[in-house]
Amino acid sequence: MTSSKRIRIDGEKSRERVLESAVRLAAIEGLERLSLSRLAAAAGLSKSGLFGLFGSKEDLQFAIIDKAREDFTREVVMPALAAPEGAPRLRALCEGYLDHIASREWPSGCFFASVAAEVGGRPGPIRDRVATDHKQWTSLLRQSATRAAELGQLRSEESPEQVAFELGAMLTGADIVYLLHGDPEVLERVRSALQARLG
Amino acid sequence: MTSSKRIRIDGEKSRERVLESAVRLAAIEGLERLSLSRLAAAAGLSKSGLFGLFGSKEDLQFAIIDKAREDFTREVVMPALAAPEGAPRLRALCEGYLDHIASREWPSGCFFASVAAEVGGRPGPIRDRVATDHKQWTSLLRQSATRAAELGQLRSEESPEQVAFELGAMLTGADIVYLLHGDPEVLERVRSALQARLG
DNA sequence: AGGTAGAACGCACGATCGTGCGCATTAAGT
DNA sequence: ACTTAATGCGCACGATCGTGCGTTCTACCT
Repeated sequence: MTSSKRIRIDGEKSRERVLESAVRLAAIEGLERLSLSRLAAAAGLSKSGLFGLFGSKEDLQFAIIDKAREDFTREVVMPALAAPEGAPRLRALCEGYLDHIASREWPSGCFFASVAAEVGGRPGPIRDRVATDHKQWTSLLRQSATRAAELGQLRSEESPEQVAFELGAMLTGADIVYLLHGDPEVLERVRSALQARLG
Repeated sequence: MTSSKRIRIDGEKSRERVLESAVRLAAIEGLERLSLSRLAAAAGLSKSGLFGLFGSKEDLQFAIIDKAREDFTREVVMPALAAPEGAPRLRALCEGYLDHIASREWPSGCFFASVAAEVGGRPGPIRDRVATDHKQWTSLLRQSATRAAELGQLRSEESPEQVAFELGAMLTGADIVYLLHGDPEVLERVRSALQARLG
């Protein structure tokens, strides 16, 4: 029932190549400001070819979000899941996010922070998708914090939910501030906050 | 030397009326996505009339930022400056920001958080202006936290700079999360964070 | 009171936007 | 091998973008 569309490997290759440029471009320009012409030029194919590859701009935007989620999972979440659960994992998640922000491979910060600010005020399917993905990220932080509390690894007197919220909000805020000023002090500030809570 | 342009009060009235719609619209659509036609329609004048009133779109954007700064100063900063310096003022700044976020008058969150995320990745005069305004806000938080520390009002063991950073980043992060999910729990979480630091 | 210039308009321009159509090519299913 | 449909292209469409021009009106200055 999953839409009986025949898929060709060359098309899949092209889609992948487009999405690699698209996630980076969308983090800078925004999901809606990103135009098919510019993206097509960046990916090295024609505008109509790109359009036909995704069907509509909204479908392209969904694909971009999915790809960004893949990247984020690979670069931040998966490495952290290799760490022991509890405090080490929570720390690894935050450190991974900070590295992700500061990485020269991603010169425009966290895709989801940018896009969340962009579409947060405009209800619709795109915002819902972004909200769902963001919820899973905060849920991951909360689970790790809760486990850390169970293991007695939380230095803070606050509840694990509170710790998870503070760290998550701080990471998002730090991403935007770092994007705006490029001051690496904000990364160190978040690390200090981590240290104070996890030792 | 301040550009000897004769100013007429009816024009000033119109500019004010335009900017009132513009700040709200720009917080939703973004500074660049906001189009002259839509803004003109919202403010009740013609597109060319609006254009001539500001000279160019970039000048309009600067005017919007200035107006947003005025609003923020009036609604958040000024009331907090009425509070005694130190911890009460720092608390008032944060509470004022939270009220500002949740206010139904501003259904799309903090203007500067949205715009910072929008233009943070794109160097230029607009980003510089936003960065300058944001620096003053964080500076205000830091000064209040430092004064609170001098008065022995800081419950936290962290440095006042660290407290100011954490609160500022948390406020920005909370704005985006609240915008994305509309969950008032995030406001309470920030208030808990405040309580833990200021008692 | 008269002259100057800003305010506000309608209109039109070039550019760019997302989208649709038709056609050639070619990878994949029978 | 033959058929089918996805790929990828060029082109053109209607819409919308920011901007400029010309004009009328009127608030302001001397």
